Amino acid sequence: MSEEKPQVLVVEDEVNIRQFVRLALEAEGCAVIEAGRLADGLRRAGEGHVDLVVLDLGLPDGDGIEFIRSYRGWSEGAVLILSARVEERQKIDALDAGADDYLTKPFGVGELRARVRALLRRRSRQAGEASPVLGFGEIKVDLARRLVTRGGEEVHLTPIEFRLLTMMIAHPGQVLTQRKLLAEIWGPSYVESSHYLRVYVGHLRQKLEDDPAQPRHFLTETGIGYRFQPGP
Amino acid sequence: MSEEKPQVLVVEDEVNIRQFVRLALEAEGCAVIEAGRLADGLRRAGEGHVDLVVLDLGLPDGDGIEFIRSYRGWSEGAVLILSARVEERQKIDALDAGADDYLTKPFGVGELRARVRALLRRRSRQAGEASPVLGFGEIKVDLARRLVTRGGEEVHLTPIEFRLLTMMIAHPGQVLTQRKLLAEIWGPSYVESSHYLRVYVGHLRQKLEDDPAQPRHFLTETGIGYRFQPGP
DNA sequence: GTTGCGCGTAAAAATGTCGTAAAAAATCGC
DNA sequence: GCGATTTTTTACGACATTTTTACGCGCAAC
Repeated sequence: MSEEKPQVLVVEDEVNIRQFVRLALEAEGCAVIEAGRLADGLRRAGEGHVDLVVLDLGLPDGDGIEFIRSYRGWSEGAVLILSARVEERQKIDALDAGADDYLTKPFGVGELRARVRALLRRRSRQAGEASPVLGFGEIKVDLARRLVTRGGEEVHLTPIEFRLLTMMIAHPGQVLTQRKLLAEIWGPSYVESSHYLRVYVGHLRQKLEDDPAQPRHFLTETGIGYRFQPGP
Repeated sequence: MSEEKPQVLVVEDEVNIRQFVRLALEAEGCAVIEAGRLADGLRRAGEGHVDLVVLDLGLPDGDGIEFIRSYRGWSEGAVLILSARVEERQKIDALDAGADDYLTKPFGVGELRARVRALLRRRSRQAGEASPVLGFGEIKVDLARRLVTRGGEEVHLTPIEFRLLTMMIAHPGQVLTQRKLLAEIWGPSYVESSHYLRVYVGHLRQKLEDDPAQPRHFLTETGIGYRFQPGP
């Protein structure tokens, strides 16, 4: 079973710290992907399989807690928080949102490596767990493997398409407002850009609906948002 | 809170594995029915209500895929596949036939339990309590899902119609003045535009009243406003 | 009776929203 | 840097909703 390098994503704006973390991780035998901003990080995380995310809470372009929540919507991968904030409240919020561990700056390379080892070990032990398969009609979605099939054929989705799909099937039957979808997928500053949704919902219908012009699963609530309908 | 035990049917020929699965399921609080062969399994499934079927694909007396297809012909219950076969093809075929999840042997008790939990949780969510539903007459209003049904049929409401409806059912029996309704829905500068209300209350009556000309729920208080009457 | 007012209904007009295709720009992997 | 993929932007016709307009009814006051 091919002992591949664990994929680790580092989301951190300060180049020095990023470098520091990268070196520590590579010493642990990890493959490292870097991102300087939250939006970047979410995109990178969505592109391929990631075993661990090392996340700085104090990023300039948004709240790290939001990142965790969004990430947890479609991934079970481990999350390790870095932060200068020592307040208990902050720590609790992050862990509640789904973070697995929390490290306060400044920290030593030894501690960082030990915690990363622990998280990866825990992950590999429960590897294979929690690969929930969602389905509707002839469509099957394997969240952890990022795999979507339709009638046996694999359907290729781009990262944004996949995130939109997972958001919608996570709330079956409910109407998701445009603002909510936009905030979750593109970030809080995009809540007005509803044309993105029209384009991407269009893509999903094109790829997943029997008759894209007469959608049965991805329904429009004009003026409000979209609703995902699992069955007929 | 009549929380009955979920009924789970285990179709598996090897006694050891069957025992292993039974223990895991009972630890999850399930009632377990066992079957050693496919024919048996189908019969058992047909005898009573079953929430989840745990099915071994490699049974001696027939193809598990056929079981799924047959089962799907008359039941929406969840299906979790156990199998020694690791091939992607096999997995896709099973999922396409209507299975909900797939677990490859050997597997740990933790993983099995987690997947069972996930499947049962999903079912119960789909079965759909958990969202407050208001009702009057043959009309049901699901605020969370933003869904209105009348005698089982879905009724489509436009955004303004929906807001007006929610405003009124939020204050059952009370008279809501025109100015108040207008201010809440259209904004404070529209408090004089009472003709809007006539139009939209008309729409609601049209869509939700048995006899729109003789309203029993959306009553007019001439000169004052409107009153919502839940019961008769 | 007829006049005026508030109400209900229908339908036309105006406005806003949505869906789609396709071009332009950004990004990634090499 | 180059080609392929993905995201963003743009434009426009189709459609849905909201707003406006018009007209008929009932009722109370005069």
